[in-house]
Amino acid sequence: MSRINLSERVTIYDVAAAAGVSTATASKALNDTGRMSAETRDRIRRVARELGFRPNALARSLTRKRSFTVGLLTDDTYGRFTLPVMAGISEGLIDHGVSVFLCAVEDNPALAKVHVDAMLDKQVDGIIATGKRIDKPLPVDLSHLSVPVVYALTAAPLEAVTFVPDDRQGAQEAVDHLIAAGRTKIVHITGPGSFRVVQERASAFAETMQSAGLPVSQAAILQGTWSERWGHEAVEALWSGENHPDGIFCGNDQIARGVIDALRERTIEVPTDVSVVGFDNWEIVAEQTRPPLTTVDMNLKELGRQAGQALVRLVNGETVEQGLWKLPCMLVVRGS
Amino acid sequence: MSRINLSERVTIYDVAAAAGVSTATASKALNDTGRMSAETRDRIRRVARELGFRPNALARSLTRKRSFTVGLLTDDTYGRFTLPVMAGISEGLIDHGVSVFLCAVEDNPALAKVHVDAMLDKQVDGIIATGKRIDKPLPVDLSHLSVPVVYALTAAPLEAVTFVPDDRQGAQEAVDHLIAAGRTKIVHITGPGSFRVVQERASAFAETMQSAGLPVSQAAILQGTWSERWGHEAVEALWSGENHPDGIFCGNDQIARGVIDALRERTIEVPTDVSVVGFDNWEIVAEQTRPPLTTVDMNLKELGRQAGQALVRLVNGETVEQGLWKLPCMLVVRGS
DNA sequence: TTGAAAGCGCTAACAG
DNA sequence: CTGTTAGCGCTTTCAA
Repeated sequence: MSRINLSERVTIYDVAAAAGVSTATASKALNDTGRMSAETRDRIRRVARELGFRPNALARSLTRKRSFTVGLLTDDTYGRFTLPVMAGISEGLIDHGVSVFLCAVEDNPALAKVHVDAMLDKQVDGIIATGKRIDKPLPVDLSHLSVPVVYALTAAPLEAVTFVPDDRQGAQEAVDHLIAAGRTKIVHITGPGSFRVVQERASAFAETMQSAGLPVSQAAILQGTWSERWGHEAVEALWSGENHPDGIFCGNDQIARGVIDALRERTIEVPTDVSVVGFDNWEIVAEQTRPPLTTVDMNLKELGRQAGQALVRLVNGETVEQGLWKLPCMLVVRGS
Repeated sequence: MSRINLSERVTIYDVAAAAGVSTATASKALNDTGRMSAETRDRIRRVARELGFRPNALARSLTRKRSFTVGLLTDDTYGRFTLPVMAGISEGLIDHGVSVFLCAVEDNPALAKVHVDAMLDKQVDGIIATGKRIDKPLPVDLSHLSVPVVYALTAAPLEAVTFVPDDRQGAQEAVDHLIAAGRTKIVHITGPGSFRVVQERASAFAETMQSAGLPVSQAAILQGTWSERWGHEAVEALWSGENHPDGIFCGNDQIARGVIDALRERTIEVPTDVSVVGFDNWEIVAEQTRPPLTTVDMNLKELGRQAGQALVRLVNGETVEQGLWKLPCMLVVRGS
């Protein structure tokens, strides 16, 4: 059967006709399925290449019932955490030929629902939920969808597959670094206690100190806000008393920035008198402190990549162990 | 004709059968096309709703030759500019029912090509290119594609449709603000001259000064790097000579941060002795300076939204005026 | 006002 | 080894 193709786009019919075979054969040749003589296969492929044939993914998805497309939901439009995660997801998935629908939902449940419905209508093979806090869920329930869901850097149901940075391990590396530098009077200046990461990092701090046989007094953990200002205030408080610390582990880089500035204002030398370690490796902050900040990197891009790959496995029907996957952080040593 | 649907998904056949009409009628009823009795239309719609019918967008796209999907290409995986632009695009397009494919391409031409091909295979209706610098193109040529392309915050061919912030206007607002505050000895501390935004902001600075009848000496424009350090250095240089400025317009917020810190270290009061204005409204910087920074916001989200809407218009066959669309910036007045 | 039928471009049984 | 055929789920003439 012949059929006339008026559109500029070359279809598998064109290839089949030009190669003198049926579309079925052409399809098999191009997908490396079925069996046929190597000669035929090669010829069809050559013809396809010459014609510049590109299969219409829509048509293919329709029959295969697989769109090679996933949805990415995020509630974070300004934060610095999401972009690396998204980039990692995108990078990790393109290798599998899967594309990513980006959906920014803010904290708007209605908008989130619209996006999820749109994704489902477009037959995404799965969904990745990502956000800015590991203890706050997205404003939409994804737990009873017809497609698999993977969570990254956002709160998730217990039985879900979730990827987060290993805050404990990161904090431990930071403290170990301080200890290895000969520091013994170490304090932890961190953010609001309502954040789970604050609790995790703080308890890892305490445990690491204890297992190194170092004292950790009640006053060694100072909770405040995620701000430079709080770094300043904390230093002021610490140095207004006796017994100044010689090592400070900060809950994030902004606090560390405030701490370092405050120390300099007091002409306390970093790292000679006091060593400082941050958390996040937010380069814009960490590289601008004087001296540059030693800090913990959460490997967010890698986290995104793994989330993407886990989703692909789920979509392929492979099993992925449920629960919280804690991915290792990495200490980045600079001058502080 | 009847047909059995074993999949969980309800199709238009199910709706048609349940409503006792043909699929053609069902389709028309649901898409508000064709003519039929209001009663029939309502009944079909009600049945569809009861059954939870959601049309398969893939199948629809195949016949309509329109996927309601666009590709978003970016070379910026860490910067702060891209995320708001992307969020704006996503937000502006979901209203039209169009979804966005996110593609992070770094500076990798091969990767970029892979992504563009994948998007085309998936029959995107159009492509938006975005990046971190208005004077650097993405590592892939998009000028001869079969679908329309819109550029936002990245370098583009002359005849393209491109959206960028109006740097001149933004700079002018900043300088006008300084002048309105009674400042007369104003300098501009900015980034590397190789950036087009540096040139634009600098020339707008000079022009605004001149039209206000204020002197702008050769030494009034100081180019350096986009860093706090440079802000410090510039202040040092300025205050090592005579004739200190009473107003400083900085090329970005980081420089402004350095400037403000340096001024405080010299016990020069901001804004009493010197007013400072930044550029970018990067909240994490602008809200942390002491006092908080008055700065120029580029309205990036709105820029993204407009880019998305322009693309939709192009896809719909409407015309969009070619060339550079400069979108207004907005001065955010804080304490500096 | 409604429906039958022909596709959109591709894949996958099943025959030959 | 290759081709015929029947869909995937939806839209859209065209005829009734």
